[in-house]
Amino acid sequence: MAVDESSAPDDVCCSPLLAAPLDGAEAEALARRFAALSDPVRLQLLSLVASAGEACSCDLEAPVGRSQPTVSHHTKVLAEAGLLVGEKRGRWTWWRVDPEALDGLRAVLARPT
Amino acid sequence: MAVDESSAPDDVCCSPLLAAPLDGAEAEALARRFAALSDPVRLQLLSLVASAGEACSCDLEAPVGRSQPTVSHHTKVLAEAGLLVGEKRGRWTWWRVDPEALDGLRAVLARPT
DNA sequence: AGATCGCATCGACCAGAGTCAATACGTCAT
DNA sequence: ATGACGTATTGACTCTGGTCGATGCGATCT
Repeated sequence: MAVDESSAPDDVCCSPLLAAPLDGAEAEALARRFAALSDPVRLQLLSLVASAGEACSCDLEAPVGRSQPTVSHHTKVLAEAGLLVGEKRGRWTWWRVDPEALDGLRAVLARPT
Repeated sequence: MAVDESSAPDDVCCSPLLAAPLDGAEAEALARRFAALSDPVRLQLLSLVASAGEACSCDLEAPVGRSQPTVSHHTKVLAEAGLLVGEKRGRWTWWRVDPEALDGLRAVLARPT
C-alpha cells in the first residue's frame, strides 16, 4: 500500500553530484528520486501537503483535477521516494512531507566547495 | 542544435515548492526541469562534466556506455534545461555545468523558514 | 449485520521518452 | 577539393509512465 515506504532509497542519500563521477548504480538510484519530482501533479501534491502541514487524500483530488486512482498512484510514488509520509488515522490517510528527504536531494545538487 | 538554450525556463526559477501551492503552469515548468535529472545517463553526464570542469562529447560516450546519438540527445536535453552549457570550439563541442541552474533547483526544494 | 465511505489495486489505453543505425552537416587536414 | 572526423538529426522501435473506469478491501456508522 501507499503508506509502505520500505523501498525508499536511503542508502544513496547524499552523494555530491558535482564532486565526482557517479557509477551506474548511484545514478540509477538518484534518477529514481528525481523522477518523483518530474511530474507536475506530484509537485502540486507536494506543495499542497506542505502548505497545509497535513492533508488527507480526499482534499487533494479537487486541487489537482485528477481522479481518485490517479491521486492515489502519485501519493504512492511520492511515498516510495520517501518524500511523502502517510499515516492511516481512522479511515483517512494523512500525508505529510518529509523535509529531510528534500534536504537530501538539495545536498546532491550542492556545489563542491 | 544542442548548444541552443533559448527554451531554458528561466522565468520560473525559484518559486519555493513548500511555501504555497503551485498552480498548473508553475508545476509543469518545474517538472520539466526535474525531468532533466530523472535519467541515470544524464546524471552521469552532469557529474562527468562537473568533475572535469569541461568536457567534449567525445569523452562522454565511453563512460556512460551509450552510442553517440544517445549521448548527443541527452546533452541536448540537459542544455535545454539550462543545466549544461555548450560551446563549439573548432569541431568539438565543449560542455560545462551551469552552477546557478542547480542553485535554482536547490532553492525550490528549500524549507520555508 | 448491512450500508456507506475512503482509499488501494487491477486492467487497459495512450502519449512520451530512451535507444540505436543510418544519414546529414560543418570543420579541419592534406 | 577531397577526404576524414566530430557532432547533430532523422526515423523506427520498444518500454516506461500517466490516466481513468471498474473493482476490491478495510474501517465507520446506523
